[in-house]
Amino acid sequence: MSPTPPAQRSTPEPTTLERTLALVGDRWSILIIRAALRGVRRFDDYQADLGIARPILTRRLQRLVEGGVMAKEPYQDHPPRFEYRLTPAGVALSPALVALIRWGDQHVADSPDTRRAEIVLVHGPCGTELEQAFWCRSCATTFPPTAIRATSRDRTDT
Amino acid sequence: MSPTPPAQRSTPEPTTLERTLALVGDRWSILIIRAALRGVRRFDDYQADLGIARPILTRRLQRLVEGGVMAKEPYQDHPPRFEYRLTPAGVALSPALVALIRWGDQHVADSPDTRRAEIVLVHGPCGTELEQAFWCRSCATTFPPTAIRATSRDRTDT
DNA sequence: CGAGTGAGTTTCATTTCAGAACCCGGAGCG
DNA sequence: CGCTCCGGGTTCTGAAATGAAACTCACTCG
Repeated sequence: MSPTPPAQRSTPEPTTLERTLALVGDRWSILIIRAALRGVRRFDDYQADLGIARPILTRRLQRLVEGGVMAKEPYQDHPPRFEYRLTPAGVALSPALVALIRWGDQHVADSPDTRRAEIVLVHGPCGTELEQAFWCRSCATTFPPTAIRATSRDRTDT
Repeated sequence: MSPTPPAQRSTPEPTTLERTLALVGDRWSILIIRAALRGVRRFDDYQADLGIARPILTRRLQRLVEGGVMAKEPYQDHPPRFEYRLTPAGVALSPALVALIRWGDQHVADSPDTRRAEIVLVHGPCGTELEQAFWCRSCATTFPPTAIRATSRDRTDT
């Protein structure tokens, strides 16, 4: 049915999705970013907040810094101390965070108790829990996932 | 600044995000789902398309099936053969997929060449590349990530 | 009957992960 | 001035996940 085009995958040509996942596609990075969105800044706070092992936290933070998602900035000099904050690119990941959180709320939260201490993201001005929508610029309308169609950008539609 | 509430994390009380990541938060599951959205159905097709090792593909598919993201359905009996398709819950992950793809396009695609064969998701009816927006039901408006505020659902704002 | 195919499973080396313990530069203190 | 504490890591070791390749199995085709 679907032609399943030649698809020269399995070649060492990582798509942006693959690169994105190589950066944040592990079980901790997303949680670190969520913690950062919540206001966590310092190494030990991440460690205590997430329950992550220190060596992994070190590596994850390094990778996120290298990937431009977080920035390591000194907040005092005498004993040199640093804090890890999200860059604008890191903040720009929030749609993905939100999508995952909302999906989880709707599909893996088998008991409402699980959601007890969940952090929710709300529309700042009014405090309403936000929803996410697909927006079509041409049609100036929102639409559900069922109206999505996948296509290849293979420069056939420049 | 932010009070950084007591945050009884590090207790064995996984949030929905953690559970979601335990299900799809590895480097392959998301790619499998993308392939499925593209129309891939069968084991060997996933394997060839993704270049994933077979044992891992087996486990990933099993986990996704257990997690309700995909369904394993026979498509012929005589030699019993199965296909793996997304469930509605799996399709509901597309907002997260889209968010990650779009973030990658904007933040990790250091060369436009990388985006060459990228799959894009478009609005079915008109074919325009979709955008994603946060939607506030109360205000009936879309808004950017900067207008997001994080808050705890800790039943203080029921 | 022998080759081929789809869908795995098994085996084994490599990589990554998690955890505990250790290190280091100041700060507080007696 | 020596001792201990704290934030912020690094170094080790053992457990788990990953990847590649080969093997299995059931069935179909020629």
